[in-house]
Amino acid sequence: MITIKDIAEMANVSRSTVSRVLNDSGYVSEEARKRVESVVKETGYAPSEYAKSLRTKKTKVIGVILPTIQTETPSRIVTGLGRELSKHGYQILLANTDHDKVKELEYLDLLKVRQVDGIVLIATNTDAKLMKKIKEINIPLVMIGQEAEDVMHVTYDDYRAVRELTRLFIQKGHEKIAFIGVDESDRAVGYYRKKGFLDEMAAQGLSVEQAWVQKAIFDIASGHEAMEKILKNTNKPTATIAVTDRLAIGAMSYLKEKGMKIPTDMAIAGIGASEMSQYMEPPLTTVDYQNEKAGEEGAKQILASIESRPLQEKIVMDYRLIIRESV
Amino acid sequence: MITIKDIAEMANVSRSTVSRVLNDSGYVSEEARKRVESVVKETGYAPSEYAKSLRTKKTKVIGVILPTIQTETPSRIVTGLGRELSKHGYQILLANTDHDKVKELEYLDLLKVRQVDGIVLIATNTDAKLMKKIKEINIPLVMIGQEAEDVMHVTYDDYRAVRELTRLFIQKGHEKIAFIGVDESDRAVGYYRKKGFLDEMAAQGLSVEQAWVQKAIFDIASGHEAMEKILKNTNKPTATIAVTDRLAIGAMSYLKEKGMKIPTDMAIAGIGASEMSQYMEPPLTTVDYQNEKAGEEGAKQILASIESRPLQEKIVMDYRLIIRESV
DNA sequence: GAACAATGTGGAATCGATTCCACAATTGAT
DNA sequence: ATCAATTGTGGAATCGATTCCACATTGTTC
Repeated sequence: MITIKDIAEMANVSRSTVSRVLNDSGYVSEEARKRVESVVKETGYAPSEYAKSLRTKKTKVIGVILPTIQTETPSRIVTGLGRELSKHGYQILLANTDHDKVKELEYLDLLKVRQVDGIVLIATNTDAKLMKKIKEINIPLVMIGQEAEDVMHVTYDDYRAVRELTRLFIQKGHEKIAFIGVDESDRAVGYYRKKGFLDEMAAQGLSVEQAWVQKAIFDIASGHEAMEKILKNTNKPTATIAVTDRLAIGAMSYLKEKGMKIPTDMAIAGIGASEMSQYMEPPLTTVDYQNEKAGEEGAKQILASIESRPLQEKIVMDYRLIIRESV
Repeated sequence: MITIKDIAEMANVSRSTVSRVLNDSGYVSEEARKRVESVVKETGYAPSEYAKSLRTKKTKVIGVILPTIQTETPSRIVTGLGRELSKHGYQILLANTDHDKVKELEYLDLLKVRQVDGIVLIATNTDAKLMKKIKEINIPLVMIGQEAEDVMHVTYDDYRAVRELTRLFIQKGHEKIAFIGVDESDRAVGYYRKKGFLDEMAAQGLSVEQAWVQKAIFDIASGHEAMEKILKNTNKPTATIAVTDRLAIGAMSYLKEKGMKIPTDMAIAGIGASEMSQYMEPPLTTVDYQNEKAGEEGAKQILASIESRPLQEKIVMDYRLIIRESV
């Protein structure tokens, strides 16, 4: 493997001079510069990031912690992150927790040990242990998907999006609306989406029966079960908001099993603009959150943080409703 | 940041002794060992991988090159890779090409510069330039999804799977079977799946009209278009095999637009066991390739290659047909 | 012409680890 | 008692880069 020593010998200069050329720092004569550049070009030489890092304490690596790579939100965010980061010569070190909170904490430690320049955490919660660990590791960090004080973050306007979805149903004449959510420890998906729903219903003077509000987990099967529970009630709703497309799709599959027609017997909407939502029958109304752009914004934030450039701590992504035939 | 120097001072030994304890190499007295371990534990010290790498030429990082992270095959493979690699203290450096072949070559160079210990390439082709570059960079490399001489690889038995799918259709009475493929430069998905189809049809003495064999790209919309072209023919098939679930789903959406019933008017199957396939109407018959396990096998192969342990060059994953109501 | 600043360069020190060499002490064999 | 092997340890060299210091030359200002 070619090193700076070889380049120096081939260009008839010292290693310092080669370094000055590569880094464009300090005085170098035009003649020496040309010889070095020529040798670098013909050999394809690239300095060792490891050796550089030892000296500069920079690694040009961003650690990305995510709950899973297999669903659309994280995978789109990572795509956006990668796109922006590679423009600046950064690489992504992947840390997949498989929805395991303990692993999340372990990965924060591991990425510190790995001396990543920054961390992007695609977060599912903001519990006290996590926030403590984030403070403790003291590495530039951006959180995507959850709001957190004193941590740069990119969020979606969950509250407003669900209020608007709820209004859409009400405008279509629905007064009995059900809600399929997840645990409120997920502040964004679990808490704010539910609050958006309840606040809009209250604002419109509409009551919500307790049984119409179900708590599921992030998979299709639990959406199915949640709809089953909702329909056990004698006072049945005519519309349902699910906090993810998967939950909506699970709910839809239950309705179809029962021979109920969407939207005639039950209107339904999800959140996430999954590819699947488009091809359901009927196609599912959903909220598109521009996850790739969120990734890009998160990349810009982490790079600003690494370079100690001022950038706003909080970015809220816009969204758009995609109104399809399920409502 | 604590270094080995600090640990040595705190434990009253030299840095060499600390290194001997950490690496379990060479003589160390029991008393000295205990003092070092105690200091390491109380400080949470972990050596710098960058400094280690400079000396040992190992980075404990595997570069993973993939065409996209947003579809199920690559994301499941990466999940399996990550699971196995993290057991051995390795991390994944992500290199997302966005289906750009030039980027694939660039990333091979970049990962060489980054001194990853090995590369896993989730491959969409095996063209000459790529094979040349792989040989040139001379880093342990495993290819997943394509077959290649002199390169360790994990593949799926595309040929046999499609032959079996074709037999299934024939056993159900279909004689006029269409095929929606992709470009044959993708040897696995494009060439071998098509060959499996054509060989089985020939073996069963069944002819295939040229217009029944369409070439699409890897998205739902082109499956839609391919089915449209197939049905322009006056001699219409009664079944269609698509080489991916997405293409099958696209084809289904065209059939539904035309008011045709699945499987009554057209039976259809895809490959990939996407989550979507389960929730289509009717649920799509598909082939499940165990992508996560392929990732785990690929991880084992790359680790064996890094450690110069003998392991078979070629692993072919098993598959299973998931027969649903679309046939 | 002298003093100071700018230009250009090479080599040592440094980053944080591993590894090897040299040395000392202990133990075992003769 | 002597010699060889084993045990245990510290410090220098090394990995490949960056950075700073020292030195030499050239140009500018007074």
